[in-house]
Parts: sequence; structure tokens; C-alpha cells
Amino acid sequence: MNHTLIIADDHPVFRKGLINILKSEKSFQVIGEAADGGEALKIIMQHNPNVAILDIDMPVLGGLEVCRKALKLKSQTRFIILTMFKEEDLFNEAMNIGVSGYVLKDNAVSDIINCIYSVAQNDLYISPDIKQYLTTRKGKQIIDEEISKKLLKITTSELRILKLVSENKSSKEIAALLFISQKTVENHRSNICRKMELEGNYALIKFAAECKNSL
Amino acid sequence: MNHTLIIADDHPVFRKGLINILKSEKSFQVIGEAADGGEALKIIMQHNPNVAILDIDMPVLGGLEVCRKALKLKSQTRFIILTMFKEEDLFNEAMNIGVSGYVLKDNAVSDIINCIYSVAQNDLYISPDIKQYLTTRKGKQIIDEEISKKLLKITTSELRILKLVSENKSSKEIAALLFISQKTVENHRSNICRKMELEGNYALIKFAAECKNSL
DNA sequence: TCGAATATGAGGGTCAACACCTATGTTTTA
DNA sequence: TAAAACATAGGTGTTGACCCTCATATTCGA
Repeated sequence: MNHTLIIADDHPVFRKGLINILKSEKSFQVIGEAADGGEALKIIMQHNPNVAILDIDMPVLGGLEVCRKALKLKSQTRFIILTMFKEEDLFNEAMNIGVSGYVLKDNAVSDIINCIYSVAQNDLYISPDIKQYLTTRKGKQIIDEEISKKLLKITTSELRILKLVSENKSSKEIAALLFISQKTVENHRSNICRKMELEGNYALIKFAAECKNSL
Repeated sequence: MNHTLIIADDHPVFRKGLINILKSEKSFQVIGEAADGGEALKIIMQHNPNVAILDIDMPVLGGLEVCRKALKLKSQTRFIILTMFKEEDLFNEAMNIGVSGYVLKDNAVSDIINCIYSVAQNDLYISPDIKQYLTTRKGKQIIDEEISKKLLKITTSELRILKLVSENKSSKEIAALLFISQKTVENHRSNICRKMELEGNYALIKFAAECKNSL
């Protein structure tokens, strides 16, 4: 089976080099190339390649914007981001937008080729380095673990209320929802704060807003 | 090259079935199996398999806990979560813990095999269905885009203050930090609320807590 | 069975956020 | 240059979060 590709990168040497490498793979067919994001978007919408390989840092439109716009225009193309950046935020943004592959430029050529194969088969591929990076993120995990430990001390009613707080409900609204007194809700809130060792102004609101996904 | 595997799942039929399927792959060698998480952890620490395939929902210890504990004990084993759940939160938790693969039980057998190969090569593999799921998450992305659009209306001073709010600072503290009047800070806060179309109690605090990562 | 934890409710107070208003000097822009 | 936007600052008032103490009924574990 043949996979049609387009490449977008503003560095000609890198772009041509990559195209050359991909030529050695018989099942890949590079049907277009672009030196900036605007051009890339145009080619994608005109030629509908199976896979688009995009640099993040390009003139006119960045790779992520190209991807975002193309997907909004119902493009069927799948996207690989090929970048020098291994910032977690960029990676997360890429995942949110809906890219199918994320590979670092200094990864092995075989990684890039594997990535294209995976993505062409509708799989998701993330470069080993990025995986490493995500694993290193365990600092965050430790915090989460501590929170989990504290959350164990919390009773059923308290958890019910904590959830409602995280859903932006005020004590009055929670009271109305649960058919209990507003005062009771406030007492529960206080108890939660004590158990979670939260203090200061609006501590529970901040806490609930931050960990609403883990409740 | 040979890859040593262990399988942990509390459903014997599923477990035996999977082992049988994997036997047909010559380069896989199943060196252990477990019906609960405790057993699984023991086998992993004793035999150091290349890859451990874990169910999430198991007695004694869940798959994610096994993974967490093993990694804390410096295990070199790489982990694949094989589950029926496609909840985003579980997936995110798995990624945070540092699993290398995430596959749904109702995925094709070839997906599972591909996953093992990828993971054995130190790649990260995520099941196509989950990818779909993450892509569907674009509802969230649209919100993010709207927030970004609104954030553009915000001035430099306002952004500076918004950042400090997201860092848990009160108006008084911000005033002291920036050598301006607390009243000025409050005015800026009000203006931010208007521009971001935030209303209700503590709206800015909630907003800042939620999008602190995007500022 | 007895004490501890829990769920419920109340009264008291403090403080910060926010909403609305005015005002003045500066900077940017049309 | 005139108008708009911005940063600064103040006033006044409402509301809700959080803190403290107290009280009662129920449930649950030792």
C-alpha cells in the first residue's frame, strides 16, 4: 500500500534531506513540500495527503496552527509534528489539537519512518524521548499521590460536597441541591479544609478547581 | 531478539487466551502470569521481564498500582495497560505513572501484538481507539481557543496580575509585590473579569486556578 | 456497649472578592 | 490634535468563604 506525504519545514537542507530519506521507502510517496505553514495548509487542502509532516516553528503559520486549521476544515490528513522542542506544553497542545505523531528532529531516522508507518495505519506514535520526558514528570505524580492520601481521610458526604464545589457550586447552591442546610455545607467545607490541610482565603475553591479532574 | 513477558489478569479465560495468542509470535516468551496485582508485582520484581501486560481492574492491587510500585522500586520492566476502560482520566493517570502502552481489550489482536513490539523497542504505543477518544476531546480545545481569543484583549498589567492571581496571591499581596495600591489591583481584576466575561463569586480565582498552565 | 467518628444544624465574626461609581495623568492611535 | 485606551487610586456596598464554638442524633468499630 502507498502512503502519500507532504513535508513542511522552513529549512531547505533539512526538508530536502528528509525527502531523500523517505524516497528510499518504496511505500512512501512525497507529493508536496512547503517552506511555510500557509503553503503547507494550501497543499494539504488541495491534495489531501495521507500524512503531513510539519515543523512547529515556521513562517506565516506554525505547524500546530496548520494542523488546527486543517482539522477544522474537516481534512482527512493525519499529522506528524517533527520538532526540536521537547517542552511538555507544546506536546500537550499537539495532543489536544489531535496530531497523530510527535517526533523530535534529533531522533533516529528509523523513528521518523516508524512514526510515518504507525500514523499511516491510523495509530498514534510518540517519540521515545518524549516518552522519557513524560516519565520524568513524576514530580507531579508525587504531589498527586499526597493528595490522594489525604483524600482517603475524606468521608462520603464530604466528597460529595467537594465534587460540587469543583463544579463551581456555592454553598447555598449545594445546600439546595442536597436538601440540607447551608450551614451544614459550610461545616463540611471547613472539615474538608482541615483534613486536606488547606488554609487561607478561598483555599477550597482553588484546590477544587485544580484537582477537579482527579475527584 | 527475544522479549520476555508477563501477563496479569484476573479472568483466567482471557489470560490463557492471550498467552496462547502470544505463543504464536516466536519472539515473545511468556515467563509468568498472575491473577492479581500482588502476585504480578512479585513476579515482576523477581523475574524482571522486558514487558508486563497488566489489567487495571484486578484484586489486591490494580494494574496502575502495580506499575507505580514497580517503577518506584526501580524496575526496568516496561508496562502495557490492557483494559476495558477508555476513560480519559485513567488514561492520563497511566501516562503520568509512566506506562509505555495503553490498549483496549476489545481492540484487534494485531493491535496488542503491535503494542508489545513497540514497547519492547522502548517506544510508546497507544491504542487507536484511545487516540480517537483524545481527538474527540476537541470540545475542550474549542474552549481553550475561545479563552485565548479573550486573553488577547487583556493588557500587560492585567496579564501580570492574572498570573499572580493564578499563583495564589491575594490582591493585597499583589499590591505589595508590584508597589501599587490594592485598589488598583482590584480595579484590574474587575476589568479582567469584564473582558473575560467572568461573573459570579470568585470567578477570577476559579478561572485562574483552572487555566494557570496556559498563561 | 461505649466512645469515636459522622452528619446534621446554628450563631458568631473576619476578610477578601467583586460590582458599581468617580477621577486623574499618561500613552496610544485614529 | 482629539479621542480612546490604559494605569493608577479612591469610595461604598454586597456577598460568600472561611474560622471558631456549640449542640444533637446516628452509626460504627473496638
